[in-house]
Amino acid sequence: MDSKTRAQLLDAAELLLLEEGYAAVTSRRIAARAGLKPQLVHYYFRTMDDLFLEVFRRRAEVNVARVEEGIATGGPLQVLWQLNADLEGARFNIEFVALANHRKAIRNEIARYAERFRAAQLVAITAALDSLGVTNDQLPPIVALLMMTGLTQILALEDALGVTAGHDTTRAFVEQMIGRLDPNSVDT
Amino acid sequence: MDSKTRAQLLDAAELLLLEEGYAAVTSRRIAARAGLKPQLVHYYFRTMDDLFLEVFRRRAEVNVARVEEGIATGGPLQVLWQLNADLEGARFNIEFVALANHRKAIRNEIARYAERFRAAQLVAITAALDSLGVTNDQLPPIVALLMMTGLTQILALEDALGVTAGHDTTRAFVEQMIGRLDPNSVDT
DNA sequence: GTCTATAATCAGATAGAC
DNA sequence: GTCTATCTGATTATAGAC
Repeated sequence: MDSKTRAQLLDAAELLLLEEGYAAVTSRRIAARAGLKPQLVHYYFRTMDDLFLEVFRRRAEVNVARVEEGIATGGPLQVLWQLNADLEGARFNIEFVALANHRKAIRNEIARYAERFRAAQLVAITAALDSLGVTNDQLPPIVALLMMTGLTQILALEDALGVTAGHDTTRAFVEQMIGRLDPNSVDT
Repeated sequence: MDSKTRAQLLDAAELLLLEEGYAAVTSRRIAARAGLKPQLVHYYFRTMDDLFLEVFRRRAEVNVARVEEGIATGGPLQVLWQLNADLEGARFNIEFVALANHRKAIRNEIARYAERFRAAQLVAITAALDSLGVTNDQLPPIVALLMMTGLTQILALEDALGVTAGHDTTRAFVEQMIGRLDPNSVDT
């Protein structure tokens, strides 16, 4: 069965990761947060890497599904923007990329996911730009996608630092632009 | 005097940071890399935070100076792009932001630097867009700057993961665009 | 199947030797 | 001023109790 204890540990790990960064995610602190004994971490997850991977996969699945559903739901550009503009999600990504930088097993998993996520988003943005009459010469879909993703990453990164000058202006600008381009989009 | 040993430790720390991420930067590993004893780290730097800050400052000073010099030197857009497009520099930033996420003293220092760096870049890009006749309504300078920075960060981030699909296309696109806009720029 | 006691390792930091 | 021996505590992981 899917143990309740196991889920508690995963939840605690995810919270710690977002609040204090991956280096704070130790078996002791996870357990303390969940009100459990540290050794339980190693009962439910063989190594800390296994735990990190499970935390990552839970989110990754949700994100890929959201993009794939989102394509049909609303204005595709807006859906992609809002998905990327999720600050929590972006911080989550940053932590895992930093973590991946020195853990091989995790790097491979994240790279595979990043490619899957990228492909799903690319389909959506390619269709959107195409239907708007934007040619590949004017703005290749991959460039638009990387710009959007990059923009949201930097906003999240700076936000975490407490540096937010120009952020509102930037969000407003992008949302206004998307509003003009996406026919069936609505203000939030 | 500026001890040679001290400089060796800083160099080793910076290398470790870039190659294996900030979590690999421990007193033991720094010393091993420099061929010195771990305790020397604590002789030359009171705490590990002090060491991290010193590593950070060395680079930060260079970067700010480069922007300020760069404004006058060549096409401002191109100068800013090349500075941001430096993969090593971007990875350096990512590591420090992740580190800052759970070390207060470091966060403050990085935030102050980020603001200083941002201001210097903003002066340059504002002048550039202005001289090109781009109005604030068409593209606010801060948006252009965040887009450029975000783009380079995501390129560096993905590159570290081994995910590079679309990167060449994107770099070529941006450089071509800058080439058209910046009158006195040259191909690399 | 669930959890605990304990080992083995490694971290940052300090007090003190040269 | 330069470096080392050593302390204290934290971390991952395993072997074994219930």
